[in-house]
Amino acid sequence: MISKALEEYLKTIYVLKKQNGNIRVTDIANKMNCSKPSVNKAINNLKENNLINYETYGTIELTENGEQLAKKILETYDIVYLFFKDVIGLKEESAKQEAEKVKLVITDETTNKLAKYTHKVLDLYDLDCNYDVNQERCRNCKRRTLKK
Amino acid sequence: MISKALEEYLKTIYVLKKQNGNIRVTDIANKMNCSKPSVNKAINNLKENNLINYETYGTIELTENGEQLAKKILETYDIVYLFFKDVIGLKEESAKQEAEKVKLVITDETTNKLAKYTHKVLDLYDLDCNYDVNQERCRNCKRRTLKK
DNA sequence: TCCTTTTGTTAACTTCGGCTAACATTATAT
DNA sequence: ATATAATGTTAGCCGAAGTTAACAAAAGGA
Repeated sequence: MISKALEEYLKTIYVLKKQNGNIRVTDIANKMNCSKPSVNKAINNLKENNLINYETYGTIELTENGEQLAKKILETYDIVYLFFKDVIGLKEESAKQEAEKVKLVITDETTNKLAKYTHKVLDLYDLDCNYDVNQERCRNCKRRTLKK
Repeated sequence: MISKALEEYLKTIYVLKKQNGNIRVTDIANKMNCSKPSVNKAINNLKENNLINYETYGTIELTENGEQLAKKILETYDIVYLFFKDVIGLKEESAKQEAEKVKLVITDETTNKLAKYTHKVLDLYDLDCNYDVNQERCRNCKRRTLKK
């Protein structure tokens, strides 16, 4: 298990690559408001954990493991964000900030139950829905905005 | 603002004092599964932050500030715990573990909204309830266990 | 009382995650 | 093609939070 700090770096790398294609140490440092040496340490650490491929002065590429973990981190973020925004009613910006923090500390079980709960609430308590975040999306219902 | 680690020490001191009256460094170390030197560091740090009174080899007493902060930390814990247990449906032990972690990262605003939400759900959507965690408890309704 | 056990403190070390300063490398523009 | 700018790396430092080992103080029992 890597640290929460490294998870943040991995997530940022994944997101930036989706957005921009090739990314550099500087891009990550800018995005995360940290220094380049910090990024350098982090990517070397991620490399040791087989989450990215990287050679000195080279390009940053996610490994299969890295890709999967990044996706999982983002998925957790999405679930928590949706919950805070549409269930609890936080403003978008607050929901994002809180989701960033909470996603780092909750277990997979909690994430899953939170997803199911949110899903049910947003679908007006369709309790028969078999939505499971670790499988594919439920095909019987779609998330709808919260109906007051 | 003190660190999350120090908050944990403060909370433990508060709880142990409630339970046992006088407490010692060893008690805290046992409760928190850490070494006595760690506790020693922590209490010196808490003292510098005017949250406890302590003299070398003396007794540990919470200051007014310390008492207030400890209460607030516990209140947040209670809210998150209740939410995870009765709203999300985590088992007691999981709910406790998750609440310990989540309480450290969420803002006051989120805590408040989470409390209100949980309160409403447990009271079967009594939307007129004015429960506010920063004020006194709502006098119009009492928390009840979740009715499926 | 005094010896032993328990408790508390200090010192020195570790890891993590950040930083700056200095330097190395790569890219760009004239 | 080369000077300059941008980018990346290394080295060394810092603070937080933990550790162990060694020592000091307090408490308790014979």
